[in-house]
Amino acid sequence: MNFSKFTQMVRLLWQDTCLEIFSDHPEHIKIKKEKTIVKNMDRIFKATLKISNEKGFQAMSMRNLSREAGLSMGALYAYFSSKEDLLEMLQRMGRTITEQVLGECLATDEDPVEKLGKAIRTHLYLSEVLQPWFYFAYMEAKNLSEKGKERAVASELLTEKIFADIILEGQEKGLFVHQDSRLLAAVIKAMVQDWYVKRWKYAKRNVSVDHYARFLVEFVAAYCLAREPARRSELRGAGDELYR
Amino acid sequence: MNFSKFTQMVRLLWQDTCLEIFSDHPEHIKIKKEKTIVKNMDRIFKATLKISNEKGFQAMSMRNLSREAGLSMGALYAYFSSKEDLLEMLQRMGRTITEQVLGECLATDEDPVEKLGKAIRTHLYLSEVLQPWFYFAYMEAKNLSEKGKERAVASELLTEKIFADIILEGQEKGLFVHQDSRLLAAVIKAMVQDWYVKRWKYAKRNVSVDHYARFLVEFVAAYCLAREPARRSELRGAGDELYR
DNA sequence: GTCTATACACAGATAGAC
DNA sequence: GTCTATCTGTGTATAGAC
Repeated sequence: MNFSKFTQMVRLLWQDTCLEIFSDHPEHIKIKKEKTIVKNMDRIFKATLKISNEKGFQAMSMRNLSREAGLSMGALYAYFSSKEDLLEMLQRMGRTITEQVLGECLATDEDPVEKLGKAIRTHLYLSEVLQPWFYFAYMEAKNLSEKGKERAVASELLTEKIFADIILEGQEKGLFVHQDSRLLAAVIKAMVQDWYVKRWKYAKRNVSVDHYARFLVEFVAAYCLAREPARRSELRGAGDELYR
Repeated sequence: MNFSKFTQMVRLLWQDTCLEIFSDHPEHIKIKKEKTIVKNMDRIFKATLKISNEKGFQAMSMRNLSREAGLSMGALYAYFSSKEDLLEMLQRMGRTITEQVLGECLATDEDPVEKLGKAIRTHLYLSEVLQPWFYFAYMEAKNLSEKGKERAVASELLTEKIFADIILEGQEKGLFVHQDSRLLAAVIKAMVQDWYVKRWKYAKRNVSVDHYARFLVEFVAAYCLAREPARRSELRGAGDELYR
């Protein structure tokens, strides 16, 4: 599967999930036609992402949203019952898709070395296709309800665990040098997140998602696969004091 | 200088800067006593950081702030002229301190290997002492005015450049393997940022700032100093396609 | 299904007493 | 220097026409 096929797959999933999430809200059975639902939910979500990613979800007024989505305020409230409800629906959108994609893509039993590369690439590809959503989820996490926050944290830890497990497996099979797998997984996740949080920076520098993926994989591999070279221990010794 | 001395130094700088920033606002010459100014500015800043980091700056009302800071709304407006003004002052606080600390700490001409380690540690130490501010600056960047955003981006690029320059120097002196220095600098910054953005995670795992610093330095060093081992090229070849 | 018009709560900001 | 009381705009949400 190349990047363009991957993109298509995710876009279809997005539409299905629009419908699925709307259908789970029994209070809004006013709208009947599936086509209308998908069309408007999509508009609303896209507009929300656009405005929120510019100035934040709290700063987005319903009047803003109404204009950007091309629907009146009255119409908007046929699709969700409150601004908070909209936020939760949108969060759920991305989570549902993410879980589905990662579940499908990583359920193979390859060699840990390849698996780690594939996990990094899959995460990056997904966050590339759904960049606005990933950015949104990252920046608006603290505006969520208590339950929403819990789910966001759980999701963070879950994807981190995917990396950690692969690293552990590599260590057990004697392929990777023995290191703190959880800490390594944490910084891998941090670097993946940087891809969608600082998208503007990489875009300006013409760094493609494949380029970034290749770099990350090599960077991580150097640490996992390398034997300890001469000056490493010297550097490590300098870790406890700021000045020597 | 160890971490506790470093902390003391930054705390003093913080108080000086409170006064300095207040004095630059000529409209507020009502308050005369320096002690009062520092005491209240400090309260206001701390309260702003506390509330904003919980639910966002936009979501913080002046009534919230008034309660948390222990000052009436009327009193608050003796220290700044608008909510936006408060935001800009607070942004400037951290920027001023950051520039001062990084300028002092990195103006040495050591060996690039040591320098890179020191740069990473200094950044981490500073973001550890001023964690609430760094988190705030990171999360609220998009609420800033146009000028404020420009300054934030400039600051991001400046600290990134500090890393990039050291890496370049190491490459030129033949100490580091030749790689994309800018991309490496970008991900180093991403990992440093993760330290203060996901503080909750590392705190729960009992990872100290020194532990994290040591890990980062080793991780980066493995990439900069290592010769290419056997399986690296294999991994890199896998970069263009998601599935092979 | 979608619109316009409106209710009513709460935001930021200030005036003037103490 | 700090407080209380109040002004005025804007926010979310809804009612009812079409």
